Amino acid sequence: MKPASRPPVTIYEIAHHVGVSTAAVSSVLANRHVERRIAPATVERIRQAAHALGYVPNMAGRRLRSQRAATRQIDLAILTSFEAPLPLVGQALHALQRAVEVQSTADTRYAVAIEMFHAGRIREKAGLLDADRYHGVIITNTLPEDDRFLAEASLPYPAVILGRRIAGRCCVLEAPEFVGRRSAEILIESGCRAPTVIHGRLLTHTTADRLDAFCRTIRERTRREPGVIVSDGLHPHQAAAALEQHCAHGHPVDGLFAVTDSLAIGAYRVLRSLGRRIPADVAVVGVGDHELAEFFDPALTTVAGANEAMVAEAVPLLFRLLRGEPVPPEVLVVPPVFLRESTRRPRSQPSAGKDPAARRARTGR
Amino acid sequence: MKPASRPPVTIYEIAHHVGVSTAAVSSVLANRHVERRIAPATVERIRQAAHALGYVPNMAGRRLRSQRAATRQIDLAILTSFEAPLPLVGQALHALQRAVEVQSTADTRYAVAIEMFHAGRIREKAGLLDADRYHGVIITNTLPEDDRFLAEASLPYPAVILGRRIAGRCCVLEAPEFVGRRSAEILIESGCRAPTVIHGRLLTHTTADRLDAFCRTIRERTRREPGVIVSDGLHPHQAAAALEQHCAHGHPVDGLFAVTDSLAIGAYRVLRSLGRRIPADVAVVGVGDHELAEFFDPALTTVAGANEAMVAEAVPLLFRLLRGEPVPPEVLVVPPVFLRESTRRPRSQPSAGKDPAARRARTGR
DNA sequence: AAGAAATGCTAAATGGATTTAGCCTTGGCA
DNA sequence: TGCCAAGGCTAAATCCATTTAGCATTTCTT
Repeated sequence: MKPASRPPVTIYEIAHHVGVSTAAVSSVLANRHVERRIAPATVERIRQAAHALGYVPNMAGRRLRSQRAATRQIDLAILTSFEAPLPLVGQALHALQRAVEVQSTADTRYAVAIEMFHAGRIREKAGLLDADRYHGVIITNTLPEDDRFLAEASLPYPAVILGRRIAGRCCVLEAPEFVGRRSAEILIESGCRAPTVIHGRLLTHTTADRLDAFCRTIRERTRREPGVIVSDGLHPHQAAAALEQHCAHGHPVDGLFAVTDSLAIGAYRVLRSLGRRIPADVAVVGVGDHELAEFFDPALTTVAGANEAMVAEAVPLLFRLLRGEPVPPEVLVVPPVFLRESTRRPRSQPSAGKDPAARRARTGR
Repeated sequence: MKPASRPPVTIYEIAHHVGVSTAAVSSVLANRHVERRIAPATVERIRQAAHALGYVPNMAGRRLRSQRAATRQIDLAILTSFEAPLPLVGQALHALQRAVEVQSTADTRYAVAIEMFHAGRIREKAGLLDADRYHGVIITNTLPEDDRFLAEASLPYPAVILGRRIAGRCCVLEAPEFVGRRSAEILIESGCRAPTVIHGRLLTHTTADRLDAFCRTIRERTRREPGVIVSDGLHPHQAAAALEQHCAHGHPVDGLFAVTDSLAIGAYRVLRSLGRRIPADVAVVGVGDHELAEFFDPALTTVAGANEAMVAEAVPLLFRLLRGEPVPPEVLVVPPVFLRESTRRPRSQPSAGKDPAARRARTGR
């Protein structure tokens, strides 16, 4: 952030500079000079002064005065991290926009903003505690540090928290343990003997829960330790690099649970290049936060897709908060499970990863 | 839109209702009642009145008064259509957020909003011509109807138009004809004899240009008419349905240009299920507006990926407009071309689409 | 030449909320 | 009893821009 500069330029300054009244300045800046009968020469002088002084209109002032919907603008925001997968943000945005469209009236308009913070550093986000910014927000993709801050801070506006339980706030989250447990079960049922999980270095509450539940379930059911791959980030490239290294170290993998779909995508690529077939050699389970999951080759089995369901819950909750209606402190979403090809391991057809013909055909080379 | 209702509730009404001054009400609503020594009983009465009357704070009023960055908030927006692919919006959002983060100072804060209109009906978007909304906007994903409206309308704020040339406005667009021509050339060079294009029913200026240039190039170079597939929408499902029908009608396809990546994804699925190999049987070219293009199987050759480059141009232009600096009326972006596996047709290996073994292995069944 | 009309501008009210200075009680203490 | 301090609140200024009513001039009309 740059340092503060001198106070803002107002129409009073322009008026003083040119030697006219603020009324004249306002008329010109609003392009009303014709109907208000301002002399062309004056118009020009005002315009030049505005430009020379670096005038920036104050929207708060304008809105306050302009007797219309503007005065009743409801400002909403989605607060998310730079590091979060964009599809997640996109889903939330779309859902909120659609709701806002319905809620709008002739004298109430809505504005939906997106605020982004750096994962884990939401406390450094300027203006977060200002009461003059938003009527309500949806907060998502927070890391534990962020959650801690939110638990202490008293936000001066209603908020719906996505993916995390925070005392005293309205929260929408995945049914705990569900995703991790079901993913583990699916891999076990597919006959995997070396189930592995891949996750990003940064864990949100939700992804941490998925990871924990997965590992616990694997341990309980198989009496073995699950493999764990940590990727630097959520980008497919990073996932690919992490998985490649894991395999290069000789760790066995015949079932993979990706806590985020983008990780699964990266994994697909590596598995393909290693000549390992999905699901014959490696079964893969993703989490369905990506709308294209079913279009992967083979179609990705997903447990979750909870983001869309969570957003669908969160948006009405936000409007209820805005109206001052009571809301439940917590809404649990049980994500749908889509069994697709990436885990449909045919029992009749044993693993054949070493078949060179099949490999060639598959990799398209 | 619902009809207008009664005038908004202000703190004056609350004050009158409770029988105190607005100062007291303001103090309570801002949670300053302790330091301002308001009696607990009064606090409670004010709170109840605010709730009972359905008070909604007026952010314009708050911002105007609160002597800080709030007064110097710069409101920016990305104006896009509901129907546009979300990744495109996401890229623009990210780029703008990053720029805003740098531009922010201690006494100037930015708010980035997203406004969505229905494709082709931007003129129905309420509040678009209000001067009290935004300091500047980026407009993208417009259809020709929208462009016509924008050409006539005089927007009361600076705007950068993406993907369309509109007189008198600052525009960033793909170098005309480039994408369509290069895509055609790539398919021709891959040896395609029945090159086909697939596009959505709704055509933006950009997608229409791609379509036209592709068809023209095919005609000029091959003396044949290109195949044209019209999909109802941009979703992979819709693309898949359209392509399936096209093939079912017996139209030959051995090269496909998708004017949008999501269309290519849908095509991949159909081709796979038809047992047609990429690129051996069908070469596919997409346009790289999807960050996952290179992770498709096989990796998708893309001409363009121009959105990211366009956004990278547009954001600085917007800030220059805000500062009142001169800007070029038009910036042309020549998109990068990524030749990947989906068009690397091996010359030595002829088409083998009828080979049942290859088909089985490929579809994973 | 006198009134009408057009021209070019200003003064002042207004929108909603915040905040500072300060007023009036009441209670405590010497 | 008299004075001070604390408690509880209000009046009024202020943030910036818009807009209405209206005041001087000047220019036409007839």
